[in-house]
Amino acid sequence: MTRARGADRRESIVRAAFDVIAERGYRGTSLAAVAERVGLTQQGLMHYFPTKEDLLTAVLETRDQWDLLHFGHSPDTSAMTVNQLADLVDYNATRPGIVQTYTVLSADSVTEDHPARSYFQDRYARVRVGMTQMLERHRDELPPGLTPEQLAPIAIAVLDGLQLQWLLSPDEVDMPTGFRNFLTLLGIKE
Amino acid sequence: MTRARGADRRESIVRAAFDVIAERGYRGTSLAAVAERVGLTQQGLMHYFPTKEDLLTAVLETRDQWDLLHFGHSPDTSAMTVNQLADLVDYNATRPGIVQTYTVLSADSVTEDHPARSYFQDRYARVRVGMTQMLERHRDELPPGLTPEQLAPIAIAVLDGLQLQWLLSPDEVDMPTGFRNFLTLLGIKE
DNA sequence: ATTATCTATAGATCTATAGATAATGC
DNA sequence: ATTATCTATAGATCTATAGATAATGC
Repeated sequence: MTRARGADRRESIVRAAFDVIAERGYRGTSLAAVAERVGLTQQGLMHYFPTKEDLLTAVLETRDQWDLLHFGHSPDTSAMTVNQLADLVDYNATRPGIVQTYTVLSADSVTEDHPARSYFQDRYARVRVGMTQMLERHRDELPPGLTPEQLAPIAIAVLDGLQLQWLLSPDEVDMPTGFRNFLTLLGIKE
Repeated sequence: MTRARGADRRESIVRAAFDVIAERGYRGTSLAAVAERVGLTQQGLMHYFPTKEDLLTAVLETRDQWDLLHFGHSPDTSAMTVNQLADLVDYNATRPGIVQTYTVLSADSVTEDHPARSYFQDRYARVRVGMTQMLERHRDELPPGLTPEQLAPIAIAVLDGLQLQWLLSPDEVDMPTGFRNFLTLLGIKE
């Protein structure tokens, strides 16, 4: 409310960048394309984000804020249950753009000297910790012989991997059902 | 042996393209960068691959030939066991470049009008069929309540998802062990 | 003849910088 | 004063085409 005028502009630019990255990946995203979506020239955009990398950073920071998951550094992280996570997957299934930006950028980031590399390294490390804690809360239900720590990277892999298959063929792959099936496999019931 | 002289050249170009795509993604790959690796000019390379898309197509075709997995259209597909698949993951863990090209390209492909999109759509459809057949051979061991068909996309997601985490942080994520843990979760023993 | 390469170059982009101009906020 | 935008433009790339030249294979 008491925010500076330019804040709205920044936000709409970040949103547009989000969309363009989903459509063309980070390397395929031009500042001019983003600027055009918000009715600015490329140079006008650079008034807010002096370099392309600054814009990417803002996109990642914004994503973190939106991120209903925020494992590992939110007060309610310890409160989230695996079933709430399944609900989040339901929600994601209604927002292909958000999922696509995430999938494209995360894979992009393994690429040489990618500016988002350490962001994703840190993020996955945090998410593994958060997922471990979450699974710990279901310890009694989990199959014997596998610890929450061993299962955490697998659970995260299932989420990411199903996203990719779903993005490619939404009619063939039911992402939310797939994840719930995985919970069944873990022995976790609603 | 009785192959035309240019075949070697083509092969080395495709190999170089493979590496550059791993490093910079498809959109970040320039023909000049690929040409340089094989000691050609960009225009010299285009004698063999008239467009950038032709080169990508050749990369994907070559990958299919290398592909020890080749679910779904190889005679020995029906013979492969889940444990052999685990061995393949071991092998992949020694070849980060190959894994990286695959991970980067597959995520790239969900991007708008990407030339590899239908390739990956078809591929995943085939792989799901192959994985279903493979799991069917372990039917007796699988946990009750989940069919091979339901488990197939999950198993593939685990493979893809672990690859991403491992590429980002090879010291933190043990991909082969992770996959074997997943097999344990499925109730499949060596 | 055909195949393999090269030089030259067109025509698009792309990011980024410099500097002008208009609008807004004390 | 500061903030928001714009025009102009530099300097790199990028893909692709045209056409020359050399080497190879009948």
